[in-house]
Amino acid sequence: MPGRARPLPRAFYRRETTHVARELLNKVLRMPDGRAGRIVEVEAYCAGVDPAAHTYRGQTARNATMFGEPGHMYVYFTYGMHWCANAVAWHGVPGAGVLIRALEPLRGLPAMYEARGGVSERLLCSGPARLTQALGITGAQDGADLVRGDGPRILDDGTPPPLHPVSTPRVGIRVGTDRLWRWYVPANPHVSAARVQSVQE
DNA sequence: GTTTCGATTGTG
DNA sequence: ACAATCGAAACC
Repeated sequence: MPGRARPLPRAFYRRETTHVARELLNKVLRMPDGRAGRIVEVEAYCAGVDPAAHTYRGQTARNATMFGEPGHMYVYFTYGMHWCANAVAWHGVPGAGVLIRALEPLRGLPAMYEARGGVSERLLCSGPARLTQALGITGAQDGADLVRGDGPRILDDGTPPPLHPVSTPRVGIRVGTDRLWRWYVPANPHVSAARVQSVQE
């Protein structure tokens, strides 16, 4: 990691979700035990107008963190087995955040391999549920303060976001596919391979 | 109360 | 192409 990693200010997350998403590229997600990875792929889930967002139909027990303070982590459970992590980020209308979809592993790789069970480095953190498994993130960290907490933090190590991030539709959703709210670092090998979804009539 | 389905992944 | 696997959301 070039430079010394420093926390992002709370105000960083109090901006438009799509803007925060792009700015989160190349930031560092670091766990208390030292496991860390560079964020290379994100998706924005916006408030009010976004039918793909968990918060689209209002606040529930599951998504309550998204309606809380920006800069905290929203962790949800899906497909009966997977955890996914978001950075809460919104301005004005609450209930929005940024899904972290892939990391480039930086530190603590042995612990990541142990948690993931013998996969290649390219597959270690290249997917929203792969990276939570590699870092040990579960629902226990839902609501964690990414700015000031003792748990997971998002840090700036001086690496700027890419000047021209690649923009695509989001992965794994059936509504809101017209919005190009997925971004990734161009040519980074740790970006997840978005599968082609078969559409049945 | 009951049913459906998911911001996914690994395997065949 | 399909199963795994379970809680939240949706529906009645």
